[in-house]
Amino acid sequence: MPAKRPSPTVLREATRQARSFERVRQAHQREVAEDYVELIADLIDVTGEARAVDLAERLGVTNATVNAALNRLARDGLVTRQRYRSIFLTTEGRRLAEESRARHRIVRDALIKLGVDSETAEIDAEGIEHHISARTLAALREFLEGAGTP
Amino acid sequence: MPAKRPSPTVLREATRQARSFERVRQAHQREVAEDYVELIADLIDVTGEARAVDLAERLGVTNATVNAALNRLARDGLVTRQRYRSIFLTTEGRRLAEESRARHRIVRDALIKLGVDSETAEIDAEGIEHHISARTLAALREFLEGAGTP
DNA sequence: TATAAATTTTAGCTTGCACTAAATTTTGTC
DNA sequence: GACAAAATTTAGTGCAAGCTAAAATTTATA
Ligand SMILES: [Mn+2]
Ligand SMILES: [Mn+2]
Ligand SMILES: [Mn+2]
Ligand SMILES: [Mn+2]
Repeated sequence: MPAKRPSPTVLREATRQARSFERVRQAHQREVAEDYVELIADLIDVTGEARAVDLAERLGVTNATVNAALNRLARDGLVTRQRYRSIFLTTEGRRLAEESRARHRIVRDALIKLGVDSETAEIDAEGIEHHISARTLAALREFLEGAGTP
Repeated sequence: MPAKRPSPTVLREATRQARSFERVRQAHQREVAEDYVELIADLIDVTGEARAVDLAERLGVTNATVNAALNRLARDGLVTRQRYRSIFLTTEGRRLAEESRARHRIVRDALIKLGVDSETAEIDAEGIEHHISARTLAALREFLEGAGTP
């Protein structure tokens, strides 16, 4: 097969594409942290405390998996823990939780406004939310501010 | 702290939420495969063949990473390979590539129609595309069919 | 207050996906 | 055709995130 030398245009397109994939990989690195702190904040608001067993149930994973994840979150300064006690968010953790929660709602509501049933919107939003840039978030906000469905 | 017994309503909400997270984890398992077959199909269309070195450049990872990923894709029946030769898609791989490509375009175009600049739309679509259910895809399609921006 | 149940933690295992460095093979050029 | 360059593959490493099974600790109950 002929190994044609790529034109400058194709080269630039390749690095542009590479940047997109790098962004996606970075989003994946933040993803677990965002879901955990959002869940922890919700549990604290609703039940008064966040226990590992409740996180495990809502995430659909085992206690051991949650424990390991919480160790990483503590290492990264998002939660504080005392052995055998429930979990607390640091200031930075609470900040990330608020931000994630707001974005989650906007994505879900935008999907609903686009005609997706709320059950499906909730499911899809759980994955989509981590890949929404500031610009896209702003666009969704504006879309939601526009006239509702008649 | 009081360990209040959760009400049935909270219990059902917990399993509903767990299902969302399970869906996201499943999407992540398909994600690499979808990106690779889509890229391979594009390279075959544009340059006539798909070489590992081109995949690596466009993905922003090393040759070794691409090689390992291709081994998994071959194991899963999405590509065929001969040692030191370029990569081919199986029928199933081509099917997945077409599907991924179509979904990618719809997500990107929907973002653009929502007012996102095309550069940002392309970046965000690369992550969002893997978390779009059939129902949401249908909603985006309808949204795109509606009247364009005046 | 003993004992049982629930919860948290630890230990050990697996897979995916990223890396570097080096070996192997193919491709291009003189 | 020899040699250099490019591409592919292998080997070895590390971390994230899932699992099961068992140990440690706390909480609830008889
Ligand atoms: Mn999420
Ligand atoms: Mn969320
Ligand atoms: Mn993608
Ligand atoms: Mn894509």
